[in-house]
Amino acid sequence: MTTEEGGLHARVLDALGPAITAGEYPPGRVLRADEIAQTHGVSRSVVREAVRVLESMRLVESRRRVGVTVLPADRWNVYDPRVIRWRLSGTDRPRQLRSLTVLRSAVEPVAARLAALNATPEQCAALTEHALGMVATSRGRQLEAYLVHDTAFHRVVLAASGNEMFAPLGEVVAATLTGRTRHGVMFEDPDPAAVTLHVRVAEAIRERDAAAAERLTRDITVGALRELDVLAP
Amino acid sequence: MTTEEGGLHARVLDALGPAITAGEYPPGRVLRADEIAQTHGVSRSVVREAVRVLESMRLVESRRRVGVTVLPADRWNVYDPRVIRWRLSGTDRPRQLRSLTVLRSAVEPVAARLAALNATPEQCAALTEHALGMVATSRGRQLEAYLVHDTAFHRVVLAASGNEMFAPLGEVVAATLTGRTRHGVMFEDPDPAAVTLHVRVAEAIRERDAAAAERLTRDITVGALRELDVLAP
DNA sequence: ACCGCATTATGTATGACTTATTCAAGAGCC
DNA sequence: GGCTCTTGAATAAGTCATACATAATGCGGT
Repeated sequence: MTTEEGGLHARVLDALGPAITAGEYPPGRVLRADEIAQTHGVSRSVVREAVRVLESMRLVESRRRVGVTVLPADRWNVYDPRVIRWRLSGTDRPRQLRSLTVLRSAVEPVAARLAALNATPEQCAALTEHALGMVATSRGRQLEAYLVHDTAFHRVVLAASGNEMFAPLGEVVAATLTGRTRHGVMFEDPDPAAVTLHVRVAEAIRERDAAAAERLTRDITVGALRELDVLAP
Repeated sequence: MTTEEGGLHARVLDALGPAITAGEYPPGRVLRADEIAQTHGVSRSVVREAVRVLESMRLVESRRRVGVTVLPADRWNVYDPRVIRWRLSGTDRPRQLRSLTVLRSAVEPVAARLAALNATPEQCAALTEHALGMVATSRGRQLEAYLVHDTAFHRVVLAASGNEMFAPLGEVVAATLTGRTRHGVMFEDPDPAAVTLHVRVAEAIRERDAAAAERLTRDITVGALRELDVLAP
């Protein structure tokens, strides 16, 4: 499903990573390298490389004489794209979706403000294009097509902000929106008010109106937060 | 300086990582594993593990028959704590400091709002303690002592937000503040207005006044932005 | 322009050895 | 007796060297 290729160590990684983030191995649980090697039918060198990557994500800690110890969730590198993906497709899904949406609500308004100051003409054009695409696909159960424009729109905004810490969050937002649509709560067509807001954000950025861009984007994210509060546990 | 121990692969990592993030190897430059092994006097297995970690940070890409290729900066995992550290202590310093401060300005106000809703009594106590500590050390060139309270304050706010994506940013804020003080722009005592704002944030959170906590924190971050001349008006 | 083949550097497997750390047994002490 | 401290053996990760597999690349020939 994710990446079936890339070498044996990646395969071991795609087995251990999801298992750990899903909580199958509780914190403190120790795995032995030889075991992993036998279980997956690979050599120790392959296991070592996989463990090193897990270690760089802070999912595990490898210590001499003791083994590979699973770390508690509050030590994980939660910004690592793979960790995010694994958690989104595991049992942690609702929780992860909520925290990511909160992150969005903090970052996107500021990103929109900066985009209004820095967006290139090409980026402005892309924004209006996708906003119009959202309008066009907002009726008649075209959720998948709508999703494409929605994710593209937010990705462009974050990229146009010109901030290197914002741009990578485009992936996060895309994952969030995709998760919402697919596993989602979106049974029917998207809220027309949200669609309109996107169009107005595109306008505000094109017209260099930073304050409006920020305020309108904040309205969008508030809507996203409200959606999740409905299905609160 | 960073971590002098942890195995040979970590030593290779601490040699290659800073070099790459500092731009010593331009994007597209290829390194061969054997070369690295010879240069550092280690075996190929050690090099492979180091390369795997660099690969997980997306600093490099390892491909068959071609070697280890350095990736352009826009592919890096800029949220990886080590990447942040390396960039902060390298030539990318000013740029990194700016983008992190912008990130702060987006995240911290929202975190403060959530902290006002979720902070435990212990966390509230810690906040007032550190706010008072900032007051006490704000005069007489006690910059280092002031820094301790300042970083602790912001760390507690982010942790108290209860959002798993916010808490790890405590490290980022700490690094930012430390960088500002040490290599910094802070020649004299901190701005009294900023100190007062921290005290009032602590009060707002203790009194569960989410709106005030957010607004006051926004004032703090605006000040930080102004220091760096990132501000628009 | 196309195809095939030799080259080449990473990928994988394995065995031998090193080293740090744990745990337990035993010595010494109060 | 119960206690800490020391010693040493067991153990699993860490390191190295070697042999081989594999897949891109680029050359040369058709």
